[in-house]
Amino acid sequence: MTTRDKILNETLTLFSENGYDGTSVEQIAEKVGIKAPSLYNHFKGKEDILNALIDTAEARYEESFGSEKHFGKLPHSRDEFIAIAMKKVEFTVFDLIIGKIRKFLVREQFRSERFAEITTRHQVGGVQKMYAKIIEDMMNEGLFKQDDPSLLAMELTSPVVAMIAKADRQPQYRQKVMQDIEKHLRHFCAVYMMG
Amino acid sequence: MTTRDKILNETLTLFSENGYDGTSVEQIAEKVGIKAPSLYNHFKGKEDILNALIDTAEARYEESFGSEKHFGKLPHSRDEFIAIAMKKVEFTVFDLIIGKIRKFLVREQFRSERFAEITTRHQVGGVQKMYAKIIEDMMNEGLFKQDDPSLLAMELTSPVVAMIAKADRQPQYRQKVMQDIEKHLRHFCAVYMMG
DNA sequence: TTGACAGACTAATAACCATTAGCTATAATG
DNA sequence: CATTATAGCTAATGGTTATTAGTCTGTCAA
Repeated sequence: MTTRDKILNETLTLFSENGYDGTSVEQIAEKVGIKAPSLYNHFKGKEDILNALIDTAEARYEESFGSEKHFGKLPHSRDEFIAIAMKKVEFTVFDLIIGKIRKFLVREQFRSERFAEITTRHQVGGVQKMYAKIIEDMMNEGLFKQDDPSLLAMELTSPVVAMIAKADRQPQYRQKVMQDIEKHLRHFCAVYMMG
Repeated sequence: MTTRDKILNETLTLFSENGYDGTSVEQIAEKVGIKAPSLYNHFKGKEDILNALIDTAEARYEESFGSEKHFGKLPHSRDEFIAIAMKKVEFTVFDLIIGKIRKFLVREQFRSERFAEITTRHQVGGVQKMYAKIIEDMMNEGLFKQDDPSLLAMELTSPVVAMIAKADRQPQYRQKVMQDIEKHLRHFCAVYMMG
């Protein structure tokens, strides 16, 4: 791993824990194992690190949720749908880097319009669009009752997002949160799927 | 208004816009119209202001959402339920102080366990409990289909919370968000209410 | 009238912070 | 081999920050 990547990694950790204003370049340097001025061999300044970080965060998100293709093949039963969705949730909740990106974004969402926009895309837009597509396809296959796919996607994802945020804030509830999410998913399917 | 209250007001504004670490005591003093050292006649330090602020935020929240009584009398029709719920949402979205408290909490939710706990209570616990009680009562009156009241409360409130967060981040979508919330509310009633 | 107190002020301090300048050693390149 | 770039370092700088000490003024009670 290059020094540059090490800087980005450690900075993500620090920003997610203490925020941009709560982190000093000296702290970053110390975690990386260099002195603060050496950071300037790799970045123009603190804000430059922030921008590079958000770029990589976007790339990482795109990679995981950017397209409806990432759901794999279309589920063909209720249990399959639930299983795949739960797997997605588990990945999102337990992946360390994604968790840090989430906390980092939540903290800095008001910093600029760009941050606000990206946060909205991460928290609502992106995943919702993905599920809207899947639900629509499953409607066409007669697995879901006819309804507004993007509205249903919102009904599906919003409680999940809220619960994940709770788990981020209070990790002691992680287990409970995962159970509640599964309960919600089953209820959602019971209400909106056929038969 | 006492100087102490003026300090709390201006600090809430600044913290909601720039966060705790992004706000200096000098900025606070300037907004209040005094010099920074004079703040120490009213508070022990910056952190003391923060704690006093969270106390008043809790009081304000308790006052608005703390008890199921605050819904007024039980709604007796679908339209009445939607109307009252929408009014609550409008109040929450457009009240300036509540909006600032919300942004302030979102920013500082990771600062301590107390902040995390309060944020969870504000965003999920409190309102959900309130609606769970109402939905349960309305089930007993035959207005809602039989189901798990607190699960339904989550299905009801989560999308609303998500949309409000979006409106906080991107005020240009406020109007659209209000429309989407109403759409969600109508859909919710269509699915879970009788007839 | 006197004295005490609340609440403002100025001045000062010690710490911290982001950044720049300039030096050095090592590794890559011609 | 010469040189050029990379990437580390120390030292220093100018700015900001939270906080303390000590002073002054007005108000109100004794």
